[in-house]
Amino acid sequence: MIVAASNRLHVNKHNVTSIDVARLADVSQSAVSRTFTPGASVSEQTRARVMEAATKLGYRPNAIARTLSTRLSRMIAVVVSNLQNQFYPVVIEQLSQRLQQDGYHVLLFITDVEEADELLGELLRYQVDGIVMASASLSSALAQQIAEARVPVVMFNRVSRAGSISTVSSDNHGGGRAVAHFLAGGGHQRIAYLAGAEDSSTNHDRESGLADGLAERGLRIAARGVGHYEFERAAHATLELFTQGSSADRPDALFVASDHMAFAAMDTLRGALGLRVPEDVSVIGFDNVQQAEWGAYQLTTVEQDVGAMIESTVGMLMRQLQNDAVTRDHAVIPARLVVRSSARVPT
Amino acid sequence: MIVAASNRLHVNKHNVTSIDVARLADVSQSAVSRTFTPGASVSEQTRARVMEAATKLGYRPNAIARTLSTRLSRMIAVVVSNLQNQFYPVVIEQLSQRLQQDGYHVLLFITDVEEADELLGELLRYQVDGIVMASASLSSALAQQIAEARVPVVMFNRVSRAGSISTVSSDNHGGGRAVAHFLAGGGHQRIAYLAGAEDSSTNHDRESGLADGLAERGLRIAARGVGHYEFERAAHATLELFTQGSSADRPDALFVASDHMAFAAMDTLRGALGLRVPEDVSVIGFDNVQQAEWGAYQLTTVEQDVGAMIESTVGMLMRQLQNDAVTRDHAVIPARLVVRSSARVPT
DNA sequence: CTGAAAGCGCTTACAG
DNA sequence: CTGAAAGCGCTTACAG
Repeated sequence: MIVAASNRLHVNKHNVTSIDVARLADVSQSAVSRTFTPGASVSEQTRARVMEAATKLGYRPNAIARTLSTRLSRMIAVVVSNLQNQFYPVVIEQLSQRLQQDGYHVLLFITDVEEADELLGELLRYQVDGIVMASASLSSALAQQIAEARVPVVMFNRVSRAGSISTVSSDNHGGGRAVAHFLAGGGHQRIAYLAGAEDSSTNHDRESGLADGLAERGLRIAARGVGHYEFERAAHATLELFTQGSSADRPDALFVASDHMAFAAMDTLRGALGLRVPEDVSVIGFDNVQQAEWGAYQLTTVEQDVGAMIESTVGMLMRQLQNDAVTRDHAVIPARLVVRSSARVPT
Repeated sequence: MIVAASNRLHVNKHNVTSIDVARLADVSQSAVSRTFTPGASVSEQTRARVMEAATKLGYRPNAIARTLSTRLSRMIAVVVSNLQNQFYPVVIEQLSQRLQQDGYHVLLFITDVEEADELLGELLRYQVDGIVMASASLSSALAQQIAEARVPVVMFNRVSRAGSISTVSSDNHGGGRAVAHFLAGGGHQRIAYLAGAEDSSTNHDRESGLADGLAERGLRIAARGVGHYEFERAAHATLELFTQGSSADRPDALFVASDHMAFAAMDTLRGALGLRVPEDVSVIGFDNVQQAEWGAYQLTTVEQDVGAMIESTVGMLMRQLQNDAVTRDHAVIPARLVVRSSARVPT
């Protein structure tokens, strides 16, 4: 008894428990628990007494203890890899706020592709109620593990090869196709593509959309570079694309797989290469991040509807949570071209 | 008993516990716990048997249960308000990775100033081991609550008025002063200041640094606008600053309290106002976010050393965690001027 | 080194 | 509506 007391004093982390409240309010501990459980049956009288005691003591229900007994943590793991790309901060911001609205909390994991596997184990130890993967594609081994653990997952802005997991993405193919028609309509002849990560579904779909759209106009992708969705590598790839071959071969338009890379491309075009945008070369990006509207870029780009994507993601998660079942939905959100002045406009 | 079993089947969330492992390995549950507790005493033999059983069953220790008995969650709450400002994504990214290295996890809260109070209660329920506040300044009421809860806090990039809480910030005053000397040295006569949020310590210190530096050169702040650290409001304030009064009164230099706002200012200067930077007006920002290096801006700015700030923050947190005590340190990280081409360079 | 047992702070049938 | 009690899955003195 004495040991316990001194121990308690030592640890001393605001140790007001439901038992303390119960004692002060002169009710059972169950009664305290019930007044803090929405929908539980307590009389107005005891609720009032409990609340009074609780505020007097500064009682704060321990969410960890609740999690242990209910098996519901009300935490969602959000896994992201690339905050350098301006698209993701807004995703995180909006997703967090949306989840907070519903009384969920975000356990954030920053990772690159390699670490994803070990991370997942770590994340499952925390009994998260669900997972949003906005980083790498899951390996099938990982997808398997998650399925066994029976925790709802949705992949954000990527489609899994495994196919066994819910996904939310924009209509990347449609977006690429719209770009093709816009550029073809603008009279461009030599249209180049600056790719993101080769193994990503977004890159694949945007490129095939472009290719398909151009084919419909009797054109094809004239040249191709790879920027891996990174700024520096995009700048480098742009330089290569526009210096190889004779100047007659030079592309007159460049579709870049992300805005983030498009800014690098424009800088390189205008700086190192001394070209004008869009007079000498048209540039089109993908995402429509806030910087696309900045005066110095005025980037024509395909907009991803982040709000709709998040709504869809959270909806899927909540449905799985409620049904206590893991399902496989695939949402494809329409993407539209936002026309600014970095690409020649069809007349 | 039957009820319990069917219940277990129903919930069914990868329910392998240390007891299951113990049974299979034919040891006590304590032995299982010990083999997963670094530093606990287990013989090599039993450890091996436990590990074999554990991998066979896919056992994953429940971190929530551990938290309940140790009172240590290994979760750190990170509170941020403004991810639109490009400075914060990199802070979150680096902070998360640094914390993950040390085996901590990030519980992310996005909030604006108003919600901060209710949020805090929520956050303390989750038994976080520490808090990094990178959003609003804490109200003194809040600071009080946290102190009572005995959870280590550090304010990141802001100094609390209360003074009772650890803080990490750049040398904002020194940065402002360096800007003053640089602009004075460049022969500017009418130096204006575009403020961030009026009640923030960063804004206050940057402005007083500018004022003090100018005073040392026999100058003073010639004009002043307020952008509240927001893009649109900064654009608007810039427009006002440069259209009021006669054109002879027009500022020839503008120090902006953050890069984020500086981009808006440059866009407005060059777009709506048709002025050249730096020929007609020099612009200097604060933060040195990645966009400051973009070709179209080439922003001269005061760099915040994010790496050092984070190292300091995590160090403070860990020290408090180890000493089981809440202390009050104040770290001020040196800030240096990064010279690019948005401001006339002293000769 | 090892096991039995108490305890962390809740929730929730169960019986009244 | 209410209370006593079992249980969630761990950690950790304690005694051997």
